[in-house]
Amino acid sequence: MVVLNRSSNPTGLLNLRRFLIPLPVIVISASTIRDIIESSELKTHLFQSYSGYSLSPPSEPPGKISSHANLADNSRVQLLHSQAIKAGSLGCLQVCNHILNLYVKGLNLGSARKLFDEIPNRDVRTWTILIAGFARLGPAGAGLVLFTEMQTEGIRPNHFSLSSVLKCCSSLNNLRCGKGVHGWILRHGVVLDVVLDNSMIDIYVKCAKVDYAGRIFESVTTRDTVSWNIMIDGYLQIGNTEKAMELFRRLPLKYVSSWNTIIVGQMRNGYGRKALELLCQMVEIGPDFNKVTYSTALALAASLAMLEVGRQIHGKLLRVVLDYDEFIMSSLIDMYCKCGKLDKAALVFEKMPHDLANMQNSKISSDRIMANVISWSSMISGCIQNGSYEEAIKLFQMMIHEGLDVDQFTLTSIASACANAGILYQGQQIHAYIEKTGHKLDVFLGSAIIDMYAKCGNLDDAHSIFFQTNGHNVVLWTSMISACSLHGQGREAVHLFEQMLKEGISPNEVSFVGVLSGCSHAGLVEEANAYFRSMKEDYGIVPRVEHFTCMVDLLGRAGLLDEAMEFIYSNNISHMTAVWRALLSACRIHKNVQIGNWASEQLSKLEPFDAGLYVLSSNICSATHRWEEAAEIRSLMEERRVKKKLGQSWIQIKNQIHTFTAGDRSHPQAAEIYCYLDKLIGRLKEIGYSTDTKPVMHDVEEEQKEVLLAFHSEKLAIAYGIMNTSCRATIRVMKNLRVCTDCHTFIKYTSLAMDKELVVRDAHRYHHFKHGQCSCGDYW
DNA sequence: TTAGGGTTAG
Repeated sequence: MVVLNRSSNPTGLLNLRRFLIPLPVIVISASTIRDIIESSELKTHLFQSYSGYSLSPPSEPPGKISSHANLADNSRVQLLHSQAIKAGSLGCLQVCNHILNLYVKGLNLGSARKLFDEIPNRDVRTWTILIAGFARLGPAGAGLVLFTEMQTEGIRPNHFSLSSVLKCCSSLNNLRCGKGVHGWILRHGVVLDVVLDNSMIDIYVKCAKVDYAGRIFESVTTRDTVSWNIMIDGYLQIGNTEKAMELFRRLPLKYVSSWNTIIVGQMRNGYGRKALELLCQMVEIGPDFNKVTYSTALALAASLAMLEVGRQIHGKLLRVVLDYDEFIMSSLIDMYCKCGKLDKAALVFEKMPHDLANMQNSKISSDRIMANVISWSSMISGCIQNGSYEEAIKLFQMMIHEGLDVDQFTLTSIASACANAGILYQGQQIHAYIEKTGHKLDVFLGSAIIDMYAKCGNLDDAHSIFFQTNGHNVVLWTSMISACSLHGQGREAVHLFEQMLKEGISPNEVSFVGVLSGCSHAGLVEEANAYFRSMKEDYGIVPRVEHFTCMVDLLGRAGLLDEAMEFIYSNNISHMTAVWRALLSACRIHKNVQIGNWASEQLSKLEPFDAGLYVLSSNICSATHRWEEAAEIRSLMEERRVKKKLGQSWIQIKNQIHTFTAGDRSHPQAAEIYCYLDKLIGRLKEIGYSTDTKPVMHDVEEEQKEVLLAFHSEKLAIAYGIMNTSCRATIRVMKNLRVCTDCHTFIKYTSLAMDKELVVRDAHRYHHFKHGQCSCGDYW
């Protein structure tokens, strides 16, 4: 028999493990196992779970106690379990309950359930431990089933099982079951305590019966800060700020959690300024900040993009030595990312421990590991917000390499990165990962994947995700509507918009951008006018520059250039550069020099250093052979040091991205590409293709212009694509600028000559080339 | 009881 000396076990679990491993053959009795539990840190976890009942609750809890045990405990618990089996100690219900509780605390509900089923003489504690586990970790429905089974077995629930089952009802928003439990409590004359009262208030708040919850709240004899906070938050959730503030003011100013509740609630409801005012009041008259306050304050600074406030909070954290805390660090990272300071965020991120194996070995709690995951997620979305898509994808790959769990949040961000970078292969990998790991397609993830497929050129896949996603909200519908518009499927976009209205979902401002741009692509002028009116009159949405630009684009595309001018002036939007740019673009296509000049004049007043303006204007000059004017524009550009954005195209072949710029010879296969392109152009000329020299800004010899045009980046990418894929494969090319008219014609002829489908995403939209035609109808 | 990461346009 081995007796553990408490004084020789200062490090608890470590000694326990050392103690247990070398002694597999020694028979340990149930009382020894109890000793082990009593003398180890495991007892602390056990004690914490019942602290609500074994101790009277303090009026203000000292702070959040980690709700989960160490992940590293799981192996120890399993070891303890197998030792208990060998020792024949599982006949002792107390031992079984202890081990069961440890499994639940270690988040191992599978093993807990298995052990539970093997316990023959379960008492109320056995049932309660598992119900509480399901209440906290889910699935909450299983907690409800267990509660019913417990009663069928004739076991009377105690306070803990009642509050746990109420928590299950609350997380399921199941008012009917909640009322049932409430009724049972009343019928059986259970003497209520503050925890049970709070559980009942909570279920009614969660099920939107806030006034009824308020009546219970006012009638109970004892309230703690939890009771007040549940009610304050309840009123905030239904938008009753006055009532929430009234309750808050009835409280003494010393309760930090109540300050946190009211500040968080105001922020969540979009009252950032009020939240900031309260935070300032808290500094002056309230209690000291706790971790939640700091975290909230950072989130507030982030949402208001107040970098200076964020910096000051960071300074304060350094002084109170809280800057090392993972929760706080993840908030700091997010604040810096949202304020556009990716480098500062990266500095904080690098200070965090990121090695999962080390984290587990050093007994970091699962909450802290979660904080670590959040910081990765923040860093990834920060990269995306700042346009560093490839960096975001690299971080994601590192995250998987580190063995960290990737959740819905991170997947959503990374899908968005793939969408914006146009990396179909990586996006498909994400989709496969979601299917493999069984993640649900919620509206966030669904919308991001729809957008990814749409922006990577696969409209059909976007459609199928739309149908697979659970729950259709306005963003999901809008993603699909915008996807159709992006691909020139205007009528389908309008159809979806109408379907959304029939489903009773109100469009938002983005939905209108989607449907208006769809109308533009399909030439639906009347419909667009009606939607534009409806947006203002029926939905009270004030049109923004995006909506105005869609309308000018629509009128311009339809050739109604005078009407477009009239629209700009009658809506008082002549100060918006985007609308003039849309009009200028229309003038180029319809070769209207007069209005084009007017538009470029207005645009140059507003944005004298915009390269796009000079390019568009000079293209109009080139189109009408006014070379001198084109030259003037060129010298003006040089004089004003306006730089044209470098055109870049890229194509993915066998998981590799190949990027090309105009006239680029840096690719290892450059010689073959140019040779192939020469031959291809020769072949296209045989079937009627002639180089369109208008888009070139320079007044040079025709032959030389041809050479310049031949080497545009999209042509190089397409030639490379055809050379390196099978004859049936669709070629997908991305470009950072709009496709020029010559390249557009070139691709149309290529699709005809090669009998190939080519999909090109330019800065504005998608072009699907097939049988010599383009889905944009030659307007882009 | 309160915190912290996510989607659609431009």
